[in-house]
Amino acid sequence: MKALHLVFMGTPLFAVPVLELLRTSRHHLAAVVTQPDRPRARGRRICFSPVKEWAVRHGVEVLQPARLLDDHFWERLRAINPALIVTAAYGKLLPPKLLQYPPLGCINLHASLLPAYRGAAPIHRAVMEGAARSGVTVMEMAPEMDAGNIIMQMEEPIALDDTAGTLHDRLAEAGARLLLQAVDALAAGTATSRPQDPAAISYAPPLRPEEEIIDWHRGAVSLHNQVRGMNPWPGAYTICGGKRLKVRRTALPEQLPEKAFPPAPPGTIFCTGGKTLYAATGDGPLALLEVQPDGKRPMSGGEFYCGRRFEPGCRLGT
RNA sequence: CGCGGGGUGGAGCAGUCCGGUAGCUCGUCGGGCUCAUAACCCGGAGGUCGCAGGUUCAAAUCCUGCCCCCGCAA
Repeated sequence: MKALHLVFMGTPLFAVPVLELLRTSRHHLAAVVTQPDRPRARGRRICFSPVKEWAVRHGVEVLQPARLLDDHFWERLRAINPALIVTAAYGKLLPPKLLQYPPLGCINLHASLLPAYRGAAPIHRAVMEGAARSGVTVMEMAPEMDAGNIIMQMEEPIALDDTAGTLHDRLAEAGARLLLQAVDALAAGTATSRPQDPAAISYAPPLRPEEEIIDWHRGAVSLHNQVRGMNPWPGAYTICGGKRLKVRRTALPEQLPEKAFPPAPPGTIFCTGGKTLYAATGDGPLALLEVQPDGKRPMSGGEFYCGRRFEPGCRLGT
């Protein structure tokens, strides 16, 4: 197997394990392409993307074209002359000119079992919908988003207490390994691919801000999925005392004594023994394990309850 | 200079506007009650009120500077 001269394109943390594996592989990582630095975070400071942070730390050349048809970018790309372009969550569609440029093409790592969950938020959507499994896919890139032929896939089960964050971390690691296998196969000339099944296509569009709001009329399972699907980012929230209250972690209570939880309107809160906070939903109580009031650090439901003088029957979401 | 909230016994909060006895819920320790409990009753310990300076007879509270934490937005 020969060593490939390659360029990597990516932006968020999800892409970093891939870089780490490529760096220690037989292949040569000539440069990384990532989104331009932008003002971010509190204070509007200019921040590097996680991929750029990694590249700077390891002395790898960084390209940050504002447009992928940019002349300076292409000048650099021709000089590097990569055999293959590898992408993972770059954040933009690649123009056909770029897709066709490398001799071995462009391949992409996607955090779902394509053709399911095409799009920007496959991890969040899978957890939010209560999926029992997801996975990672390496595919040939096509002009349409996440539509290319599948080279390799690996399934990953989703546990009932998984969050978008825990699943993200596992998929990033599994994806990195799978991607390296695919790169090796391409280098050896043994890679094969198959088209996606059009009948099985589903989409995972970016999360909309209104999806963060908790509607207590929904069922406990559905709300639990919403909360963990949005943990740690962007976070699901309700309104308490006119302010935002993030609900960071919940649990589906099992075998609750009847007497402690009489039927109550959705959003009504209970606290047992000053320890465990529950909220009534459309179909039963949901334990609020961790919450975060506006301007405060995350705390347990019990701690939150201690500091407030709640009237009996007080309801969230109003 | 993007907007905003906050730092008070171990935890979460009130008190700050209007300066004058350190308050509440929980935990903890000791005792009691109950068939029992995520229940209840009684009692105790535990606080340089983020740091430094200033004003004052007197500062958690007013003034100045600094440190730290967090939400929105990106």
